[in-house]
Amino acid sequence: MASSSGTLDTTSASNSYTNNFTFSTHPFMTTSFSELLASSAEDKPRASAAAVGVPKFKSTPPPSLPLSPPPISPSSYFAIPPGLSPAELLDSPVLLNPSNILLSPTTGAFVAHNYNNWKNNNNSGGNQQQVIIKEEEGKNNNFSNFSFQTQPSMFQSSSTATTQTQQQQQPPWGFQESNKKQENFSSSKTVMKTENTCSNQNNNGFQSDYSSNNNYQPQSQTLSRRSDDGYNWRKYGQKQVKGSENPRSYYKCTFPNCPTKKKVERSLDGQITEIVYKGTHNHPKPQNTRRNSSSSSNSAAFAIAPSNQMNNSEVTDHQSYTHGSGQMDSVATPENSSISVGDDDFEQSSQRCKSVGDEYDDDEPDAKRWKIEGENEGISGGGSRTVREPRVVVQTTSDIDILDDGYRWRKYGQKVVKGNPNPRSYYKCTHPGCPVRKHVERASHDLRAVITTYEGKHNHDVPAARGSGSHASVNRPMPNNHHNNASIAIRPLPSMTHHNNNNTNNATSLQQGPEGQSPFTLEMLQNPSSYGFSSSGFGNPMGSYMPQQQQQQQSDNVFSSRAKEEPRDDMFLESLLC
DNA sequence: TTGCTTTGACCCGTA
DNA sequence: GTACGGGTCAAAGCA
Repeated sequence: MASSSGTLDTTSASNSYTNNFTFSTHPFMTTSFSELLASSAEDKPRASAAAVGVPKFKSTPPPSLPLSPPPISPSSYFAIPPGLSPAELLDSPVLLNPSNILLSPTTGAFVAHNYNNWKNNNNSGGNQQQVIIKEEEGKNNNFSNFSFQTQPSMFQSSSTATTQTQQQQQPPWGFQESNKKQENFSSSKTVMKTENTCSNQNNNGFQSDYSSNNNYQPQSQTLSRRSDDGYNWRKYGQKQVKGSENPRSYYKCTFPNCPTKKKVERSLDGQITEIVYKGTHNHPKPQNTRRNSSSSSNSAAFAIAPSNQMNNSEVTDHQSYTHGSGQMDSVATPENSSISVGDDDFEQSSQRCKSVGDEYDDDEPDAKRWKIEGENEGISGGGSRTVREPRVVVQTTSDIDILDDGYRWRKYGQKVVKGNPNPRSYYKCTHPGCPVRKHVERASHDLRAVITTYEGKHNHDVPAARGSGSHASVNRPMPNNHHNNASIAIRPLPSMTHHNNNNTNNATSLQQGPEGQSPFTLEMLQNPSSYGFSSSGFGNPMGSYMPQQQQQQQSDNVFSSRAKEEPRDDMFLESLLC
C-alpha cells in the first residue's frame, strides 16, 4: 500500500514484523504482493510487511481508532476498516516515506487532507507533541502531508530494553539548532513539511546513508552547528517574512557542494514554528565524531533525522523498541520523512490531522508562501490553535525530476485552465529530443485526484533511476510507449478520503499510466485476485494489476471521457515552449 | 585564527 | 514596467 496510485517503490525486503500494526512504505518492492498477502494472512497485525531499511510506523490500533480486526481474507488486509477511510489510512503516519508514499502527480507526493475524523476523536489538545509531515513537490501544487501527534508518554515508555536504553542515552526527540537554542517541543506541535521530487535519490541515499553510518539512533545533540538531523548547517541569512512575526533563518548544509538548505522559522520565544528542508544531501551523514550524547535535550523535541540514516539492523532495532510502546522512536527525515511512531502516535496523528487544515485555514496568513510551497488549497479544517506548529519541508532544488512514471521531467509552465481552479503543472521530458510532454493538474472535484495528461511518445528508454534504480521498476511506463495520443492518468492521491465507506470504483481512484500503466485501485487492493495480481507481485515492473482488457476498458471509459473534457491547450504549450 | 552568526543590501521571480 | 517579497550574498562582529 505504498501507493494507491500504483507508484510503488522497490527498495526493501519485507519480512520483519511486529505484533503491532506495522506499516511499511516499501513492502512491495522486493516482496511480491502475493507474498505480502500470504504473510498477512499468517498474522493479522502484519497488515503490511515491514520493510527493511525503512523507518517504520508501528502501532497497535489505538482504541479510538476504528480499526477493525483484519478480515480473514488476505486481501482484506488492504481493506479499509469501517470508519477509517482509505485516505486516513494512507495518510496516516504509517506511510511516512514520502519518496515512496506521498504521491504527487509528478513525484508521488500526495495530499493528506482529511483528518478531521481522527482529530475530532482526540481533539483535547493538551501537552502533546504533534508532528505533521507534508510533502510537496516544489511549486507543483502537489503535496502531501502526514500528521501525527505524540504524547509525552511516548518518551517515557518503552517496551523493550533497547528502547529504554536508547531513550536513556539519547532522548530521541530532540531538535535543536544548537545547545544554545534548545527547542522544547514538549508542548508544542511540530509540523514536518517535506517537499521532495527526488524519491529515487532519496531512496538510494536512504540506504547508502544508513549503511555508512551508525548514528541513526534518535538522538539529540548539543552542538551548535549540528542539528538533530545529523548534518551540519551554516546559517547564511535571516529574514523577517511578511505575514509572520517569526523570523526565518536560512541554513545551508556545510558539507562541500551539498545543495541542501533549510529554513527555520522561529516564534518570538524561540520555538521553531516551521522547518523547511530544501534539496537532498548528496553525502552521507557526517560521522558522529562531535556529537554530545549527554544532550541537554530532555525536551520532547522532535528529531528531524537525516534522511537516510538507517540500515537494516537498525531498522530491526527500531522495530523492537517501538514494539508496543507509544513511542515515537524513529525520526522524521527531511528527505524521506520516514517516521516511526507508536500506537499512541498513530492515534495522536489523527488529532493532528485536522491541524493541517488549521494550518492552512486559520494560521497561515501568508498565502503567498503557501502557494509557493504547495498551494494547499482545498485543505479544510477547523479549530484554532495558539501555537504555530513547526513545519519541516523538504524540497528539492532541481526542476528536473524523476517522476512517478520513471522518466525525467522538466517543468516548463503552469497555467490555470478553464474549468479547474487548480493550476496545471506542465512538464516536458528531459531526454534530448524527446517530444513527450505531460501536464498534471489536480481534479477540480477532488483535490486528491490528480489528472496527468501525456502527449507524445518517448523515443528513448526509461532513464535509469538516480541512485536505486528501483524506481522505474515499478513506475516505469510500458515499453511500448504508446501514448501518442494524449492519455490521461487520473491519479488518486493516497488520501482517498472520499472512498470512506464504499468501495466503488471511482474514476478518480484510477490511474492510467503514461503508457498504459495499469491503474491501481483500492478495490484492487481489496480484491487483488479479481484484478489479476500475479504471483510475480509488484516486483513485476508492469505486473498485472488488472487484466489487460479491463485496463483498456477502464482507461477508455474513464480517461477518454476525461480527455474529451480537457480543453486543448496546445497553443499555450507552444507558447510556453517558444 | 577559524568558523559561525548577524544583518543590511542585493538579486530575482512573481504578480 | 513596477512593486513586492523571498532568498541569497557578504561584510562585520562574535565566540
